[in-house]
Amino acid sequence: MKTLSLAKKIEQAECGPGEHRRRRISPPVSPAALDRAVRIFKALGDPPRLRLLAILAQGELCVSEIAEIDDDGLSTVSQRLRVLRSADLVSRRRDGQHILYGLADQH
Amino acid sequence: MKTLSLAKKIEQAECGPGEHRRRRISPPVSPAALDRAVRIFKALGDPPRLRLLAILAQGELCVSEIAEIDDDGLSTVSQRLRVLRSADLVSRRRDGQHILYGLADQH
DNA sequence: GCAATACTTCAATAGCTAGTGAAGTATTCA
DNA sequence: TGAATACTTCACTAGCTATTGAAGTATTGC
Repeated sequence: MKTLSLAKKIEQAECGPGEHRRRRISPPVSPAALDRAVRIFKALGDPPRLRLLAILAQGELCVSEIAEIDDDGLSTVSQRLRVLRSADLVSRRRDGQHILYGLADQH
Repeated sequence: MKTLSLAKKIEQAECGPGEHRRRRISPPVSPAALDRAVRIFKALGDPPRLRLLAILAQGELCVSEIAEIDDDGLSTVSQRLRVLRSADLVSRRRDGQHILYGLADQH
């Protein structure tokens, strides 16, 4: 049983003596795609981070500006940005002493 | 400082003696909307749950079918479905002894 | 080069969350 | 009604994650 493909398993799965329900066939979700999606959703699933994205949606800001806006420590903000960046949700570019963060586009 | 509106804070935020960067004005994200979004993203940000949704995208299944498909305990699956339901991502309807879960549409 | 500014990374921890067996509830069928 | 089936809820725990101060790195201005 352990070695069956997901498609086979779905086809075979039954609840006692009931008939199969109609099921659309569709390509299996690739583990890589699922992983990427999970990483994005995880990053978005935290109130401070989502608020941060909403703020960045209005334009680029440097870390200390963000820290001031939402009344948080630099370290805290920096860590949040790290998570968002590792999910490719924000962009970063240096501007002199500052590092400006913005939304990584493609919406 | 604590009592400033977010809009004001964003307008005032500065990095030392730099000029303000151009910022689009946009309606503030309502706490309720943010909360709902976070609940959804959180629910999606877990590999087994996202896989489960992908499976349900192919059609309705009862809990024991799901448990069999992904080789997990009933309790485990039930808890996962609870989370997905509390984010309004899946629908549920009774069919005799079985309870059928499916995607709550509106995509 | 040295001090200052602006971040980032490290390390520790408090709080959250998924998984799990046991106990509870709901529905059907004999 | 009583036994069986199909779930759900409870309670606990192991593992993850966000926050935070301290220490580290990078860039600028003197």
